Amino acid sequence: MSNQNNKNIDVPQIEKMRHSAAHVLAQAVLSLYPEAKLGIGPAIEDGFYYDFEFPTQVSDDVLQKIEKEMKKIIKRDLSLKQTFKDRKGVVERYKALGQEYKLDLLNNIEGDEISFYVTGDDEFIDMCRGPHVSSTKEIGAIKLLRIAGAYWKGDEKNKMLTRIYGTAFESKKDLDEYLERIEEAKKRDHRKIGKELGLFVFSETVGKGLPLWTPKGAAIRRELERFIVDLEIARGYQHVSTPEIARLQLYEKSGHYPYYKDSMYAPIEDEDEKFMLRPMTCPHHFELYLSEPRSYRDLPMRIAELAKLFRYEQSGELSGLIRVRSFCLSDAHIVCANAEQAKSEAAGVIDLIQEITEVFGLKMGENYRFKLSLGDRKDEKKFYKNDNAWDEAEEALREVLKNKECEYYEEEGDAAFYGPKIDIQMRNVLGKEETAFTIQYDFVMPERFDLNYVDQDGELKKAIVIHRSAIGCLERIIAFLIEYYAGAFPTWLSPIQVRVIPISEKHLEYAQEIKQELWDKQVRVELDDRNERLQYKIRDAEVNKIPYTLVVGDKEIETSTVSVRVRGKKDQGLHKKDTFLKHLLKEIKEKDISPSLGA
RNA sequence: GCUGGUGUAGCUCAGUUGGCAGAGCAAAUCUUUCGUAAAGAUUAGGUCGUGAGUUCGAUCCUCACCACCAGCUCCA
Repeated sequence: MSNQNNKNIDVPQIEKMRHSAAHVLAQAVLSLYPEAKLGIGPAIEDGFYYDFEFPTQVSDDVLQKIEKEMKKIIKRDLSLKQTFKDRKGVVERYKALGQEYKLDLLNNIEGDEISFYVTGDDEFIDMCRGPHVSSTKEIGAIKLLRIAGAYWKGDEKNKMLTRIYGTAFESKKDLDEYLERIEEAKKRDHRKIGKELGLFVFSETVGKGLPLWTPKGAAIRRELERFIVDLEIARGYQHVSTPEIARLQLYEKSGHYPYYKDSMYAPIEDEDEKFMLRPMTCPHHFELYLSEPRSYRDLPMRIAELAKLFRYEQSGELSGLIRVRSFCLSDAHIVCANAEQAKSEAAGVIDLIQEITEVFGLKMGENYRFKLSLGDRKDEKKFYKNDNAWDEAEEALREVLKNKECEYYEEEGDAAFYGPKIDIQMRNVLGKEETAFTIQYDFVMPERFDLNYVDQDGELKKAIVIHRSAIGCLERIIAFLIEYYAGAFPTWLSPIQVRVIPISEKHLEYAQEIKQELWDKQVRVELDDRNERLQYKIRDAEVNKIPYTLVVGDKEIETSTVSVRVRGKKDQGLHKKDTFLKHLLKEIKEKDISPSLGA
């Protein structure tokens, strides 16, 4: 069932099927567990779910049983028809049945005539606006996927219900293809590839959510660090360095503390002082800003730092490199003189983000999308109260997105407590979306920190701050990039860029020479001098996604050449050492997306 | 943190209805010196996530804890 007011919108057949499958799921559950209580059951992106309160604890193994029951119902070709019932009768009926969640939902539905859908000859009835398919046999191929807990109405203060996820497709073939796609996607999972390529590890002894980077993984980080810092310098950012720890008072002053308390590590106490591992950089940068009087001539002041941050995330939220407890954010705070400047700076950040995504080969709409995260005027606990400031700030960011011709969607209640933000959302390999980069408009911190400047007219004026990250935190962007490239990084990011393979022992000396020449040019090169056959070493280089493999033997020594093999391609033939090196260095410098020897 | 699941060699996974723990890959050594995706042999590698309990005996059963996975909540 769904409370979405979408009765006049054309709903695609597949969505109707899935929504109807949710009804069938509820019917199947009730026939097996008559005492189960029903929550809601909508169609979702790749399927559907229904929330239940079961009379007893249930685990995975019920899925098969319920699925069998569902298939029986689908086979029986039962009709799904809309009907309207009088509110009073509905309330009484649900009270009698003890369907407390349905009663709760009823409170949010207006009118006396309540829409229901009846399955078959009154076999199952659910409060619902529809639309649905006309008969259960139209539902197609279904599969129940998993069982999980979900708080009633998405609020962790409410009871946790049991959510059953499933999916439905027009045909068994489509369903199988979907399941196959999921399996394929799992092969690109950054945790899997990270392990296979030896990029990072976790240690139970070090602690959860605290990644350890191997030399290979650290090479990727280093390249990204250099990349972003150079870009920022070119755009007038000033890089600073501030401590990863600060007195508790700092976060009380910034106002972060009450909002962030739960996700901060416990204080480190020293006599009567409390120090906190920092979960954000902002207040440090603000204190730096305050270290001397500022003039309008100093603004916009772009204070940047590769900042190591610590957030004590709830254990269940940790996920590979995408959610960790210690991470490095490419952070910056742009102190702006006024709203005009803030807008132009926000626009500048969008330019920077687009420059970066282009280098990675990511496309707007396909690989990432913009979200305008708004505040919620009613939620004074979560969002600093100042309706005018919110309105202005939200409109400012909206204008920036429009001017930059960014497609975006808006989400109420996703803002920071100090202002709205533009989030750049990316999906992981299994479709789960996370914020990769962010641009935040802050009208609160300037007030709290007295971030002022002397204007042209000699007056002391209040600044506006843009918080931003154009490449996000290194852990997360690397996770996305691993999945996006499936481990086959562009040469500039590859932990090992070139591997040299001597055909036999007598070619070892020449291979070493080649390696040294590349090494001297800062190329990340390895020599495979293991006692193995050429084919084995070629395979190993391919499996390790190394962009260039140089094979050297008699032929190459005679002609001062190397045989170049490009990742994923066959032998590209003999190339003069210098020609290859020149090409390689150019490719690295220009950050070409994939290795190639050109036409 | 909550709901459900999983945990066996460095990796991928078998297996034991409670009775000496298994394979492939990777590693090491030897043979081989090889022309573009896996040569052959040998060796080593394990408190079966941790700790209690039940039992003559626990990797297997029970409980607690830890870590990981999916989802919820939260979020860069």
